[in-house]
Formats: sequence, structure tokens, C-alpha cells
Amino acid sequence: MKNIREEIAKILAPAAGSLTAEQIGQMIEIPADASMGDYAFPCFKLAKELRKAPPLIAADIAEAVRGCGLFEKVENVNAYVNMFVDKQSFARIAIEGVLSAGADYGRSDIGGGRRVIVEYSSPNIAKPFHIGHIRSTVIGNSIYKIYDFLGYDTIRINHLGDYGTQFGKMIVAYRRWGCREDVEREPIKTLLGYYVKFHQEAEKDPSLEDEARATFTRLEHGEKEETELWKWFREESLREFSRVYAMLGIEFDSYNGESFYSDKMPAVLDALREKGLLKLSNGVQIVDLEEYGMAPALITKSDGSSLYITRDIAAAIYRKKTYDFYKNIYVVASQQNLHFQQWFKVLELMGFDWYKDCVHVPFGLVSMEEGTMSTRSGRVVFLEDVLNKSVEKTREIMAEKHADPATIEATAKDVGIGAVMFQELSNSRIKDYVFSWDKVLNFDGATGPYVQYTHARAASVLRNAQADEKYIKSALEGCADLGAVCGPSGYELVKLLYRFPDVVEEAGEKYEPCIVTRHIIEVAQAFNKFYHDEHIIVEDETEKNAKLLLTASAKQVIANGLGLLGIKAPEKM
RNA sequence: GCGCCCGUAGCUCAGCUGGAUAGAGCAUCGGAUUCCGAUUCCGAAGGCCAUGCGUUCGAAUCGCACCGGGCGUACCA
Repeated sequence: MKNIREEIAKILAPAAGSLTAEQIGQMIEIPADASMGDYAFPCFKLAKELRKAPPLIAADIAEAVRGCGLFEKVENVNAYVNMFVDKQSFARIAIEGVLSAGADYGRSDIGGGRRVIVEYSSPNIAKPFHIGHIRSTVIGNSIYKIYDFLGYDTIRINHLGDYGTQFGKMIVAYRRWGCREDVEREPIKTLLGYYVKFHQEAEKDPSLEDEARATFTRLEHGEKEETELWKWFREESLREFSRVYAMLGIEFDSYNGESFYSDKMPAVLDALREKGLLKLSNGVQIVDLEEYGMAPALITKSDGSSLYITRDIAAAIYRKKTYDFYKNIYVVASQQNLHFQQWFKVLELMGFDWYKDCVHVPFGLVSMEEGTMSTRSGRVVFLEDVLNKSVEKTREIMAEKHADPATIEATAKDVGIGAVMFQELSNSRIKDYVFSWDKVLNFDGATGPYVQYTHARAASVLRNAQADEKYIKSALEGCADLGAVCGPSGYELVKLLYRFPDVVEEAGEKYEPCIVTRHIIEVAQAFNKFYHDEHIIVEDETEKNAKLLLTASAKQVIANGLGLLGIKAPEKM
């Protein structure tokens, strides 16, 4: 597809002093107000070099560029050169771009097949999947899809929290108060109950904590009884998690969690020792990071058992060896910022120059009105409950709108679950938020169902016009006049569709799926406005075909965008 | 205490690699359907962009200070 910004930059370059076309390309703006042009070039920066007032420069550039065929109109307003691209040419470039690429529109090869690891979700085993876990899961999934789309060779890793002192606690609790049948009947809720009880009892009797630590140490040493219990808890938990992943439509290439690196830690300790990085402090082995303004990194506990930074270091080294990554992305809560800084610094001190390729992608905290979510106090909202309620609500709304039962059956899940995922991907990752049932079950305005509805509506128009793929393809070839989609609302939509590939790229650079989310909301709004302003299925063949091409393009971009968010785009709802 | 993050309309948030008049959604009020799907669309109202100083032709955006909130800060992850 033709890149219009580059074309313009080439045209401007001869008149813009010593700036290169690339520099100009970066300076070209898209004005907020369409009456100021499709593209604009501010001339302030040229004033020094050309020793002339910016408005005069703008006038000169406008004059020089005016004759070129790409523009319908060129104006100079104060220091700006405002360029109005010939609408029909633009519409043709945009629509052909979308429809010829189809589901691949927005895909690129800037990744060049380089390998990128995305670690996300990574729940703690034996604890329920609650609403707080959805963030890493859904954001990470979308980042994976975006990187895949950008041409990277992408690996998805679920770094399960399946190790550590918490399992010592669980085993201790199970031995004291546990019952095999209960666990088998309802594993996670039962295990959670033990975990909660452990903390209640430990307040009265702190020696339980020591017992838990000792039990984890036995597990780490491979003691048979502890290992068997641990394996059992792990299997039961994974079975429940996979049910939630199936609902969300999320998959992984690897479930190698913390325990996987258990046998790879002695090598890490050796390497640290060899580099002279290990120091004994209060009976604990640490890496001193004081000169970097950080608290020390705790490598082993006083009883010699491992801590999570040690496992994370081992995991990073293993991944470099196994996958030789170009980029190693961790989608983990912002609470762990310091942990990541320490960890990456230790990698650097160990002499691994690829520490620079490790990226922590943090996100904000989900809390409840009652306060921070806490598994051990039982103050949690289960994700599965949220998803089920959302699907139920969707069913009710669809029934109210007189959708037929077959459609409800086919799409209520996609819409209900999509609504929850969409909301999660609507705001900047870093924002904290307070969970609210009212909010999560609100489908009005800029929500997933709104965007999906728009997609279904576009699909419906195409069905009514009997405009299947074949029809659209031949219409594209035969349609000489796109004037019908160059009215105000049609052209706004055209411009948004054209920008989609840039949007995907930016979302990848910034690790921000919400950039995609917001863009497809804009596309949906623009399409709905177009739909209201213009009648699509009209008598005149040329006009109708142009409008159908735009409708098919909008539908495609919405579908591709939703796809990058991991959300389905229903044909009917 | 120290470190990191957040502060924009009544609420939830975009905009932050500086650029033309600061934008959405929700809520409120008022409109639009003999016509392709009203989970729609249009309009009104709503702002010392937390505060102060600085840098700049130009600051919501950059720097410093300060206030408010969140998170983290040695044997949990």
C-alpha cells in the first residue's frame, strides 16, 4: 500500500531547507480539525535556518507544492502548510489497501522473523483465578498477537507460580486440616480454604511459618512425600485454569513455571560466586546493589533455599539459551518494579549484555471497594464468576432485543466475554482501578459490545446487499468512482481505516493494546455516523458499490482490531 | 525516610517523542426511526489540564519545587 506521509515528505523536501524527507515525515501532523487539511506541516523549526518568519516560509512551501497532483488544495495558514489530499485518490489507496490484504491488513514484516518472548498470566497455583489475574492474561495475550502481527516469531510463556514457600504452607495446612475427597471435589476453593486457615493459625502460632519454610526446603530437595503432594496440587489447579483460558480463548507455548528452574539454580549461584557478586549478610546470600541506589537482591534464604529472583535469573538465562530472543517481555504488575530493576541489574553485573533486551511491561493494581484484593483473607472476585455473569447479562439483553435463540446461543459467549476483555484493554495499562460490578456489566457507549455490534451491523448491510466476498472483489476492480464515500462522514472513516497499520505499530512499540482498542472505537463511531448520514444500499450502482466497499473495509478493520485484542467479531448478535 | 507510578469535565479516561480552539464515554437535559440492525445517531451543558516557578516563538505535554493518592522498600511472589 502506498504510504501517503512518505509521498508528501518527498514532495516537501526540496522546499524545506536541509531537512531530509524522513525528518519531514516525522514532522508532518494530522490536524485535529479536518478543515485544516488532511496533513499539515508546521514551519517554525525552519525559521532559524532559512532566516525568515515561519508564515513566509509556509507561503513559499505552499506555493512550491501546490502544482503537484497528489493534492486537491494546499493552503498556508500562519506558520502551517495545510494539505488537502485528493479525496478520491486517498479513498482508493485506503480501501484497496484494506480489501486486498483482508485479514492481513495491518500486518507487517518489521519484525523480520526475530524472536520475541512474551511472558504473561503466570498465576499462582493452588489459588483461584481472580479478577486481578485478568490483567496480565489479557494484556499479555494482546501484546503477543500484536507482535505476531508485526512479523516477529513470538513465544508465549505462562510462568506459573508453582513453587516457593507458599507450597510449604499449603502442604503444612493440608497435613493438619486437609481432606483428600474435598480437594478432589473442588480443588482450588478447598486449597484456598487451607491457605486462609494457615494464616489465621499462624497469627496465633508463628512457629507454623518456620514449619512451612522447612517444608518448602524439603520439597526443593526432592523429598518424595512433599513432591507428590505438590504435583497433585499443581495438576488439580492447572485443570481449573485451563477452563478459564478456554473461555478467554487464550493459549500458551510453554507452561514452564518457577519449579521448572529448580535444578538450574545451582549454576546461577556458581556464576554469581565466580563473578564475586555474592555477599553474606545476616545469614542471607545477597547481591549488594547499594551503589545503584537499590536495596540488595536476596538470592538465598538463611536455610539455603531459593527466592524468586534466583529462579527468575535462571529462567532468563535458560530462555536466552533456548530461544535466543531478540526481546524478552514480562507482563507483570507494577508492584514488582523494583524486583525487575534488581533482577535486570544482576543480569548486567553477571556480564550478560542481553539484559538490555529484557523488558518489564508493568500494569496497575485492581482493588475492591473494600480495599486491596487479598487471596489469603478471601477478599476476591473470581474471574469465572465475572465472565459467567457477563455472558448471562448479554443473553438477557439479546433476548430483549429479540435476537433469535440460535444467534443468542452462538454469540452470547463471544459478546459477554469480549465485553470483559475489551474493558480490560481500554485504558492505559498503568492505571489502577477499582473493580465494580456495575462498570463491568455496563455495555453502553465505548464498550466491546458497541464495537461488536457495529461489526455485526456492517455484516448485516453486506448481507442485505448480497455483497459477498466475490461481489466486493469485482466491485473493487470495477468501481471507477469513489465520490460517494468522500462526503464528510465517509471520508472521516476512510482516514481512520488508512491509519490502522500505524496504530498497530505504535501499540507494539509502546506495549499498549489500548491504542488498538481506542482506534477501533473511533472506527466504529465513524462507521455508525456514516451509516446514519448516508443510505448505503441505493439504486445507483456506482454509488452503492462505493459505499459497500467502504462498509466492507470498516468491517475488516474492526475485525482485525478485535482480533489483536483476542476478541471475536460476530456476524450477527 | 527513600525510590517508582498516578493526578485533565460531576464520574471513568484519551491526548504527554512540545504546535493551530484541550477531546471521548458515562451521568444530566433536549432532539432524530414510514428507509440498510436504536447495543445507534445529533445537539446542549460541563475545564485556572492538582499547585508554583522555569525552559521555549509556543507547555496538559519538558525541567525543578510542592501538594494529594497508590505501590515498593531483606529471607512471600
